[in-house]
Amino acid sequence: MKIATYNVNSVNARMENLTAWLAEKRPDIVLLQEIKAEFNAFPFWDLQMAGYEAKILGQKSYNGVAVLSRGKIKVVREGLPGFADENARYLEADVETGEGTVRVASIYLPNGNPPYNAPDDVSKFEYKLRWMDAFLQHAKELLRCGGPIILGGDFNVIFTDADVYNPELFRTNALMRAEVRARFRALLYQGWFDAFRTLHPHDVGYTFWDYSGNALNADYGMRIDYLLLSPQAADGLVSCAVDKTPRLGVKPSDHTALTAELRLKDNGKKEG
DNA sequence: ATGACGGTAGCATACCGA
Repeated sequence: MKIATYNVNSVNARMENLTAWLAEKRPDIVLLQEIKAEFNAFPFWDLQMAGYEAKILGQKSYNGVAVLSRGKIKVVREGLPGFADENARYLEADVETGEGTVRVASIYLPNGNPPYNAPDDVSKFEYKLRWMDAFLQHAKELLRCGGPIILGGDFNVIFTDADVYNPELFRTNALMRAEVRARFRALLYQGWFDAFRTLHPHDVGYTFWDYSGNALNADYGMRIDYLLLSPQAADGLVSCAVDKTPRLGVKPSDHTALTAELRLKDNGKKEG
């Protein structure tokens, strides 16, 4: 089965881009971020016509996450447990695939940088760290359940200097700060596998290029979108690649899709 | 890259993003 994560930067502004990509690549499961739409404004019908059921945690103007699937979706959790969040950033669900049920979460982690007009305001950075702490706590609980789990989304983390075109420009940026990297590292130490990095230790793997200037042409990008796999999901990992076609397509998002292919083993059945 | 660029709300311009 094929799963992808894609920060669409407004689902309604991206429908032509998104449906063209879905028709071409036909992923089984898609995790969307920054849908920027509440329930009544979400294009459920058009996605149904494209072959996908959708469950969303919507929000007007900002944030908002969704799970799309060709099979049935059962929402497990809206928002992180024990964390009062005014923003729609976390949606967890069980999804039926031809290879059994898989637990997924669509994640839009806070950016954490101060607003341009208040460069000394640390409240957004503190919110990011608190969000990550709550996420780490929940991720640990998820691993205790066992089974194939995929945490995917826009993590707003540049984990290593190799994950950005010029690390010196972002040394103090909230995407790269030591506190953020330490928390992401702690997540991996829990036992999650960074699908792209596991299979491609030395490849670039950017998933975001700024809209402005020649960022895309010059390949001034960053790797901030991830698919994290539980051990049982990682056991079935076949491939993982950045799919640049949405970023090169009509009216693109500033992010592109990250796709992984997994062969999930159904524990109840014999292999063969 | 103390910019430019796109999206949303809502109708001019402010806020947000990475």
